[in-house]
Amino acid sequence: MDENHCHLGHKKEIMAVHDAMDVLNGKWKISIISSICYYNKRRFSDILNDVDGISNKMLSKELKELEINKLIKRTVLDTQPISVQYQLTEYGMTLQKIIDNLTAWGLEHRKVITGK
Amino acid sequence: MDENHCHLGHKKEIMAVHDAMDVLNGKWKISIISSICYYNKRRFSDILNDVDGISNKMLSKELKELEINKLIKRTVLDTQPISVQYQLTEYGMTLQKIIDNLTAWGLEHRKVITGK
DNA sequence: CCGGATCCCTTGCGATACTG
DNA sequence: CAGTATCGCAAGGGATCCGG
Repeated sequence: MDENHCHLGHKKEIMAVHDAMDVLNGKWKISIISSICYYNKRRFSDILNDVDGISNKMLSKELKELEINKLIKRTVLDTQPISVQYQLTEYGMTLQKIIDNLTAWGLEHRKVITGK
Repeated sequence: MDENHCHLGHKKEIMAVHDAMDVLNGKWKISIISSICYYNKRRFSDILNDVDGISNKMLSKELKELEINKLIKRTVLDTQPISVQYQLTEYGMTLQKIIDNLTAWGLEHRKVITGK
């Protein structure tokens, strides 16, 4: 793209990044998505275990927000007692590349902050 | 990798994602990085303009945190009056792929929420 | 121009306890 | 098991003013 045509600079891109982060805000949201993403299907208590330090209140709240944003799908299983299964929607799966990159970066970053 | 060897499941990866987000937390941090990233070099007032809605207080605060984490470098220019230039460190540049993915996703997401 | 300091309201979110 | 309800502190963050 020709820079001379860029009247607004990169404002559009910067706003796009902000839009993305709006959906992924909250202390735990990305970790939750990762958990569901890595396991494909995941139950409430499983995620509670996957994500270190999260409380059931926060998990419930952020799951609900993710569902509203159509990133995950909630299914009540007819077991005894009931269990609830979460999985990514097709739309949610478009986040996979971001998750992968964040994982890779996070692994490297841990080396940097501990290894030095 | 063989799943049978995965005693801890994907906990390591999920923690890595969380680590990454720890550095990038805050309402504005990723937008700030994007601004600096897209322009290569960027001054305080420029970023203030790029990132819609941010206050100078928040910008100052989050820039400082990013500098502490070695993601950006601060340079005072000897102009009159002084100006301050920010740029990504080499380490900060390793975030570029993530920024690009977030931008792409955000642009698509905006279509989804407005276009439907 | 680049911030720091102050004031003050709002939100996040942890702890705990309780329900179907 | 999968949540909800309530409390309460701490942090987030906007507005405004000030100083180098």
